[in-house]
Amino acid sequence: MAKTAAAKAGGKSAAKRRLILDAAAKEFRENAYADVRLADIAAAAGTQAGSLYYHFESREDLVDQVLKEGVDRIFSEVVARVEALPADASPGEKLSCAITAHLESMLELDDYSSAHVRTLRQVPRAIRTTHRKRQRAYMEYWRDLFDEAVDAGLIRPGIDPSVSRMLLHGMLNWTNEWYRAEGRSATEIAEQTAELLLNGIMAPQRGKRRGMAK
Amino acid sequence: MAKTAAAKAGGKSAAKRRLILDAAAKEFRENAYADVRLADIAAAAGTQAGSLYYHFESREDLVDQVLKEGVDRIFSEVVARVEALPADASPGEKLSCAITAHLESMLELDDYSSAHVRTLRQVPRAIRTTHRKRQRAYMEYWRDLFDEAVDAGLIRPGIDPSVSRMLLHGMLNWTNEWYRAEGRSATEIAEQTAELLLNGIMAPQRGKRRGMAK
DNA sequence: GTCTATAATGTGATAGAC
DNA sequence: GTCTATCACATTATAGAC
Repeated sequence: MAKTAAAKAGGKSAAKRRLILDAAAKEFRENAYADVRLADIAAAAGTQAGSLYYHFESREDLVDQVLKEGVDRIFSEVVARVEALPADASPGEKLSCAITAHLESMLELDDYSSAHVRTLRQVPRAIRTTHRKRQRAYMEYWRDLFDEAVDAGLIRPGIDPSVSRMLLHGMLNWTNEWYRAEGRSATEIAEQTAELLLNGIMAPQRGKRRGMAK
Repeated sequence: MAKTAAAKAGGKSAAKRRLILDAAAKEFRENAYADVRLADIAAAAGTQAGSLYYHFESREDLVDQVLKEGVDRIFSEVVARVEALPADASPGEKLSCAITAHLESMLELDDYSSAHVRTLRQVPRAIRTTHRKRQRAYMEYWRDLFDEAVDAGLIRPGIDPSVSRMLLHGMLNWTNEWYRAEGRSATEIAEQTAELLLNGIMAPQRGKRRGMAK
C-alpha cells in the first residue's frame, strides 16, 4: 500500500488531506455506502473529484483510511477512559465506562467512528479483510472486560458471556441507525444500555426474585 | 408502481419469478448491497441478467419486492407466534416469544427477513421511503408489547422503554452480522437475548439487591 | 496543488431473434 | 419466456494545462 506523493512529502498538504478525510467520514456516516460518490466528498471538501487523486490513490484507498482511523479513534477513546478509572473500579464500572466511551465517541464526538461501524460491512471484501485484524483487536479488548466480570463471579449461571458481548455490540452499534441529536444524548443512552446489560429492565417480582423470561 | 406483464397475467410464470426473488433474497442476505449485481442474481436463479426484465421493471423494483416480502414475513411470523400463546401469558412471556420468532425467522427460516434488515438502510432513499410505513407498523407492534409490560408495572423505574426497545432491536438485528450456522442456534441466542433484556446478566450482589452499573 | 477535460470501465436497461 | 447483443449512462480514474 504505497503512500501517495503528498503523504511521502512529509505532510506538506496535510491540511487539505485532512479536510478531505473529514468530509468523507461525514458522508459515510450520513449516507449509505453505495450512495457516496467521489464528487460528493470532493464537494463537501470544497474541491473537485479529480483533485482527490493527488491525495489518495483511489476511492478504495480513501475509504480504507477513513475506516482505519475510525477503529483507532474509538478504540483509543475507550481504552483511555477505562484506564482513567480508579484502580479499584469494579468490572461493572469498567463495562459501563467503556459503553459510555464507545457511544459518545460514535454518536457525538467523531464521524470516523460511526462511519467505520456503519460501512465496514458494506465495503467490498478486499477492504474488509484489511480491517479484520484491527477490528478483532478491539473485540478482544471487550472480551477481556467481560472476562473480568466472569472471573469475579459476577455473571449469573446460564449466561453465555460471548453471546452477551455480541448482543451488547448490537445494542451499541445499532444506535447509529436511530440516534438523533434532538433526542436522548449519547450519555443517557449509555446509562440505559449499561443498566439493561447489567441488570435488565424488569422490577423484582414477588415470590421469585427475578421475572421469568420463558 | 405498475405491475409487469407477467404479474398482471395472473401468475403464469410465477414459479420463475419466485426463483428469482429467492435468489435475490439470498444474495442480499449474504453480500453487501452494492456488491450484488443483476448478473449475480440472474446466475443464482439460473438465467441471464437481461431475462430479469421480463419479471421485474428494474433493479430497484426487484429490491423493493424482496424488502417488502422481508418485513411481511417476519412481522406475520412474530404475530402468529405471539397470538398462539395462552391467553394468560405474561408480558415477559410475550416479549420472549416475539424475540424468538424474530430471530428464528431472520437467522434460520427466511432469507427475505434478513435481507430486509441488512439492506433497508443501504438502499437509495427512494426505495427506503416506500418502506417507511410498513416498517413503522412493525415497530408499533413491538411498542405495544413493551407498553403491556409498562402497564403491568413490570418495568423498573429509571428504565426508558423506548430506548430499551431500540436497544433490543439492536441486539436482534445485529445478529445478522455475527450469526454462524455452526455456532449457537437462533433459539439459543433468543433465550440469551430475552434473559439479558428482562433480567440482565449480573448475579445478585450481597448488600444491595442489584449490582451497580455506575 | 488544483482545475478542466476526457478516457476507461462497469453495469443497468432495451431490442429483436428465436 | 429467454437469450444475445447492444445501448446508455454514471462514475472512477487519468492527462495535461495552469
